[in-house]
Amino acid sequence: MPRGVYKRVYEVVARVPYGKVVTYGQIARHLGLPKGARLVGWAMRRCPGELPWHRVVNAQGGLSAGAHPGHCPLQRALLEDEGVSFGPDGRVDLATFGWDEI
DNA sequence: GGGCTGACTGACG
DNA sequence: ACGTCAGCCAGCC
Repeated sequence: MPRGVYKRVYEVVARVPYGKVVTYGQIARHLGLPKGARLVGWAMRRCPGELPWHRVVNAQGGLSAGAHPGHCPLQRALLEDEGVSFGPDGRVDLATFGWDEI
């Protein structure tokens, strides 16, 4: 079994298909940590760089990565470029773009 | 080596 | 609908 949970987080994020998004809690639950959504956030914060981090959003479909300066507009731009549309409230429709085959 | 922090979430009042 | 609390793991003082 892999060492840290973060290793699996990166692996899952790397598997997210083009034009789809996943939530932190979704990943956490996939790892067997229903309450470990924060761990995913911790792992993403380190942002290796080669991961499609922009495809990771919060449970509401909002952009949590926007908390870090310079990422909010970028993440939205990257997602829209992949065909992911945002609602009037600035949120992604998880029912449509959510990756449920995790 | 011990304690704090963090890109989150769901439950409760 | 809104504020607060607890829970997870690893890295960094």
